[in-house]
Amino acid sequence: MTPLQLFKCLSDDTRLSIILLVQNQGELCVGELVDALVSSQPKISRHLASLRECQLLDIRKSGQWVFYRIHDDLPNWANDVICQAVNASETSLVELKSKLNLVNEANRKSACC
Amino acid sequence: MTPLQLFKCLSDDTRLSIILLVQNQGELCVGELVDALVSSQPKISRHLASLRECQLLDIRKSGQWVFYRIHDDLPNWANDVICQAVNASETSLVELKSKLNLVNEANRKSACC
DNA sequence: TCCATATATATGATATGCCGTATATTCAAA
DNA sequence: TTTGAATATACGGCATATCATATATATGGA
Repeated sequence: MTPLQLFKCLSDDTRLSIILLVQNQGELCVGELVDALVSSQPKISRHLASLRECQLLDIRKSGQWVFYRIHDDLPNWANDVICQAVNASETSLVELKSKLNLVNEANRKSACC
Repeated sequence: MTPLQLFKCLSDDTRLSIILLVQNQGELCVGELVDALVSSQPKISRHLASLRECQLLDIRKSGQWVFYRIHDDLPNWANDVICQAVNASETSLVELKSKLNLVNEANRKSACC
């Protein structure tokens, strides 16, 4: 993961919002992100696939659900960049979270930042 | 300056290299960046204009030269993001600096990070 | 004023990225 | 094994970004 790769991932509104929400919530599944971002399911799914491909996100499967989280092996500088973005996005994050309908799932990874 | 705007600025190889070099060197003029990045002058100039337009860079004119520096009014979170990128790019920064031919100019803003 | 150097801008071609739509896959329950 | 819900992928069109090339502007010195 190079800085250029990270910045390309974060340079799209949908992908940045996904990262902010997932970082803030700890873990989210596709449908929850579709609700929060008011977007089509294929759109969200495609962006999630690209974020996973570049190792920014990792998944945990549970039945029909796929939960996405920030990848554990992310270098410190990348986590720091994401946290700076979270902290600088407080108001838009509130907006995003207001449309979030959490699926009932125990053992959910807890929030961060 | 929103996180999305910053990340879009940094999501191009040429622009990211410019920011890394300028942050590291304190101040650089167009010709120095053309040498360091081994690119055409119009290419560098266009990217500099866009970075200036979004308030990431500011200029100081001295004769025929235009010196670019990181904008003084950048929010802290943005400066932190840039410093994380600088620190994560040590090797490529050495590469870039090796091709740098500094113009003879006193009162040059000193390096940072 | 004329010329050379440094930098900026305009234009058209190409490449890249994103999206909507349709369809495929996977999994669990009936 | 059939059905429905959740998620993933394929494809084509459209918008945006980037680039090379040519040209314009600005500045200082002869």
